[in-house]
Amino acid sequence: MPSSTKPATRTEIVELADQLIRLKGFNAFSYADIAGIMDVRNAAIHYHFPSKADLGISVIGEELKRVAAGRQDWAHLPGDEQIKRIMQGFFDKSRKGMICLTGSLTPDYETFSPEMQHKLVEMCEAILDWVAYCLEKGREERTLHFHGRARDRALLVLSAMLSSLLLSRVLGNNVFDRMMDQLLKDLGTSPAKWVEKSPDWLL
Amino acid sequence: MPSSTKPATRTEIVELADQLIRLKGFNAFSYADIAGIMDVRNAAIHYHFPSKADLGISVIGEELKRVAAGRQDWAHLPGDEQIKRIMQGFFDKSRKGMICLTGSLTPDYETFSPEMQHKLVEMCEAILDWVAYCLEKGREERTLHFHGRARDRALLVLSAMLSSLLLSRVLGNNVFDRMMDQLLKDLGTSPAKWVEKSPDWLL
DNA sequence: GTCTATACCTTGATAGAC
DNA sequence: GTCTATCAAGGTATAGAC
Repeated sequence: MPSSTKPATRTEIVELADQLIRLKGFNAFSYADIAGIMDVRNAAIHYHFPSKADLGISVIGEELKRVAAGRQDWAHLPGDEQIKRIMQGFFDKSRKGMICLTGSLTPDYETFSPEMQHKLVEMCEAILDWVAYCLEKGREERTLHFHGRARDRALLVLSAMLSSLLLSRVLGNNVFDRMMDQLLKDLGTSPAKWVEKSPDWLL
Repeated sequence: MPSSTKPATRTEIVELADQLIRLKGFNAFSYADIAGIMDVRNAAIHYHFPSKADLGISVIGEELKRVAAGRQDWAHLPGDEQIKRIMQGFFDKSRKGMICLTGSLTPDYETFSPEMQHKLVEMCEAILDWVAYCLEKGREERTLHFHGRARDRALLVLSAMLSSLLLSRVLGNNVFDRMMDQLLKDLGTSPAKWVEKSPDWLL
């Protein structure tokens, strides 16, 4: 199956929804936005995703898959390196004026259906689990240094990554670099160099 | 003018809009929500705020006033104490299931009118200015300890406060306490004790 | 699987009487 | 300053033909 194959409609819808959520937020995009880009009718989208919540849940589901894949593929890497690669993914998003799903969806939490709320909880916990795992791994490898439980530290790291995207869009791109520099220094590791064109990384 | 005086309609509208933004987000609340609570008609709200952007700008304007007032009223306090009082305001919000305006509005930035975008930038910068000022003051007073520029550190502090509200709602209230404990420890100061019923503090 | 067509609701907003 | 009445636009969603 060549990688140039046009993705199945269903897949394309989810990808577009993901982008729109990261640009405008879940409550601000519509089926018409997606239909317009794909040049199909409104109803075609509803065939694949009867309700908007179904679509939202699928978008989150894909993110969960990416997290699982990232954990597997990078399992051999040191903890600090994994953290930096996760950050690189955030860098990519920041240059596209996009924010992460956590930063986009958690503010709207109260407006979601119970099923979607539950899926969002799942996603946040999966990401935190991974970050905590990387931090603990790095601490054992003596390349990362911090006090307290890795799980609590993961909250601060995720928080900084998430906010760096929110604030970059409003205050300018250098916010991302300044925040990540500070964050890595806090963790006692060397600053990272962000690459402009990276193969569209995680999260 | 007794404090029991019913606030002017205009003021009440802005207060309700503020609450709704913190609960559901700017794009998810409607004039009808406010009209319903106040038991007036839709058009009455439009009389005071012709467009929704006008209302949003007023809500942000009030936040700017609160920041200015906070800086003035607490100017005599040590930097670390000011930081803790700002955090107490966030604690209050967290117990009401609310998030801060920065956390609610920045994700929807791209959907706002240019005027509202500009006002939001103004707000973020005012808050960052204040936090940076407190941090620098605390460093000079030798009660706060951190490396790097106060302005960059302020980004991390605001980021943690903002995210603690986003994540508390999704993952449970103890997230707030765990994050603030870590954050204060990072700044080399003693943990704070949050008071359940505080006189509805800032931000 | 996609289309046409449409139902139904909510939204932000306006005009004009009181 | 608030009301009634109304509007156009856009939202989610469904039915049924192809």
